[in-house]
Amino acid sequence: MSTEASDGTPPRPNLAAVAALAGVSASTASLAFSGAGPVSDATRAKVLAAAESLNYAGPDPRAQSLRRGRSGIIGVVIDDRLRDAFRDPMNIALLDGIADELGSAGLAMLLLTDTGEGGSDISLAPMDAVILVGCSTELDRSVTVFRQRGIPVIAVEAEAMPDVFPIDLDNRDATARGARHLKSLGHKNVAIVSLPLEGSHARGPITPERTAASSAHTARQRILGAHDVYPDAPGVVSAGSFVEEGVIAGRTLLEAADRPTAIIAQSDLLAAGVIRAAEELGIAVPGELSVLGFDGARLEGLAPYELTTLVQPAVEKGSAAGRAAIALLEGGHPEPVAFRSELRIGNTTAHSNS
Amino acid sequence: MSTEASDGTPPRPNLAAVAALAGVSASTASLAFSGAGPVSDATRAKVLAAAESLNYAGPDPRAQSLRRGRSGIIGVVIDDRLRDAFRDPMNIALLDGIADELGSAGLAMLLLTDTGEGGSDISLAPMDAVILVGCSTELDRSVTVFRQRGIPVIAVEAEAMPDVFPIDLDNRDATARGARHLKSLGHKNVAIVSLPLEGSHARGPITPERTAASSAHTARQRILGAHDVYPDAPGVVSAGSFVEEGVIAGRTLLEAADRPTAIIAQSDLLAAGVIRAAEELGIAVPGELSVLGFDGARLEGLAPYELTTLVQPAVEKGSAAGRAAIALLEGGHPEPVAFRSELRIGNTTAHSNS
DNA sequence: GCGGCGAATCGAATCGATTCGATCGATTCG
DNA sequence: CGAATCGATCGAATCGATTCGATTCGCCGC
Repeated sequence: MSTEASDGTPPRPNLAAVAALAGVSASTASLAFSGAGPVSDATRAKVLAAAESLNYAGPDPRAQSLRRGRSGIIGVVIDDRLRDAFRDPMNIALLDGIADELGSAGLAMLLLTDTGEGGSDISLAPMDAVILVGCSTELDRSVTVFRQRGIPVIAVEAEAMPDVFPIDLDNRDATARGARHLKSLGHKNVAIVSLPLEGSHARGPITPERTAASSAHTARQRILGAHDVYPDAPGVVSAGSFVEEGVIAGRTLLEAADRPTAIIAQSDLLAAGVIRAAEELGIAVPGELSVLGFDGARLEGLAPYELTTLVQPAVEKGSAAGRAAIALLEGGHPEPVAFRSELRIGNTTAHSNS
Repeated sequence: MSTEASDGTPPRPNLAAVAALAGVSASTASLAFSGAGPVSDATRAKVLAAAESLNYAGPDPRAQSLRRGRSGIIGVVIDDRLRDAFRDPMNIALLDGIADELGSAGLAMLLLTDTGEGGSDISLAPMDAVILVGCSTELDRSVTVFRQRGIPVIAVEAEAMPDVFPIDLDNRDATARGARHLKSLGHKNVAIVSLPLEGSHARGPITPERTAASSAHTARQRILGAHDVYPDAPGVVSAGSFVEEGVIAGRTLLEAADRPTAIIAQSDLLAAGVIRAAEELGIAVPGELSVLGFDGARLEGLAPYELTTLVQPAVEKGSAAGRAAIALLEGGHPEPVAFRSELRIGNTTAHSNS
């Protein structure tokens, strides 16, 4: 005769059972496990022995998180499909920076994707804080929920929002700096290859309307930066930060009647694609076409090119986000963080010939 | 006079408060939110209105997970640092497969790294199931805890363990098949470039002792597979699945006195590195050196080479793992899954000249 | 010998929701 | 017209641990 349920599964032991077997109260047993309080060695030993004999694995994290009001989990929301997000080394570097900080603080990272309206509701998970990565401001609704729950929200490169802690990058300024580099080289006919402007990842030309309506902060800022120097620069929107998207965009721009002498790509992957498209079309880089990237990814397989690009501190962005999350969790008031990108001149930009 | 705490933070509302304001019982309010029970429309509306006026964000996930015994979180344990794991497209594909399945089941993915003994304890997070990815069996201790907690454990390519649901790949057979391909091409002097054999990621020669002592299942199986065909094949252990590690390993093997005519690399990244090392040394591939990879990653920047490799279904491995997790969660008894890799012949293997 | 002190332990309240069984009306069927 | 039924709602128990205040006991000092 056992107390097993009819399905044959023995009831999982809880702290009370352990305490009972050890002949102490549940509170003492709790103290014995957490070590937060005066417990005699003898008692602790009894409790641990009882736990072992009951096959008790230690306090249930679910109950702990309810009681303590903390789950030890930090949400990281990516606005892409993982397979897409992971293809860009910048995202990986960012995640790595986040993971580093969180890991050493004993926190775990919950990876969520912002699939838009369709998918499962974000915010149904027990998170202590949330880091939004390149997320569209369409997250308004979720952000509201987080705020109501008192969950700190950190946003990496997003539109400023109240109660959202920003980790910024000088996307506009940096792009403008890069553009001025092109200008100083004599380029007049410059085109842009942009990151997606909408959640739909639609390709197509860059138009003022589209830019204005876009919820993609980074892409828009970089377009603005380019336009700060080349107000009339045309461009195309890619469907993602991939090499082959750069190829597609590059072909579009380079096969056009009025071929640009320089292209500002919003990521190194896109820039690599543009270069490949130029190669295909027999256009020399940097002789006939200068290409500017963004990120400083040091891509493999781009040899002999050394991309001229804006080097951003991606890992640092991540660790800053992680640190901010931890600080906010502890009730601190950290200072907003803004990072700067540096122009690194390689061999993909040169004087304009035309 | 308010009931605010002295720190000025208003108390966060709970379901009871909402119910009180709505003039119903907590149980009814719960029903109104979950929709799992007969609630009149009028009552539901009252409850929702009360929630809104109290700024209530909905049931607390922490409390839900305690009561329901489910947190909606699946742990994914990677045995590497993220920055390393993410560099291999296979891992990304795997994660993507997992994320796909979990996402459509409304589950979230908790990314954990197995930092060994040092880091924060795995298993302190509220997970419903856990997927071990390429994890060393040093996880014994954690697996014990999971078992005690009744948390299903799925292991991708790991040593068989009781109560651990396996997702397998034919690492040994597939490698042997690849090796036989080399044999059929007349190669006699074949060397191996292995994935790390220890958690320390130490480089060095492959020795029987090291192989036997290794806890790295995949690497060991692939060595065994190579030895099934070439029992005496020597080799070196790399420090990770990276191109530059392949370069290092390739140099070591190709600068040796008795240079091999074929190299079996345990990943496409390593193979790419080997090819690069051969190029550096002026050794023609496949003329003077055949190179076999593993994964089928279709790496960029390897042109004009088309790697001869063993194509594994990485995304499918991931979705199988995700599905298994879901099935086990629901108390099902899914069949263990074993995947097969296919030899894809490219232009990096050719007849031996010697 | 007694008051007081500190270490160890205990009881009870609490975290916030879910859920089962009971209750209460109102409607409908025989 | 009484009874059976169904829908809506409520009470209370429960999930598993933490934690605060109170209590007990032994020991020291005066």
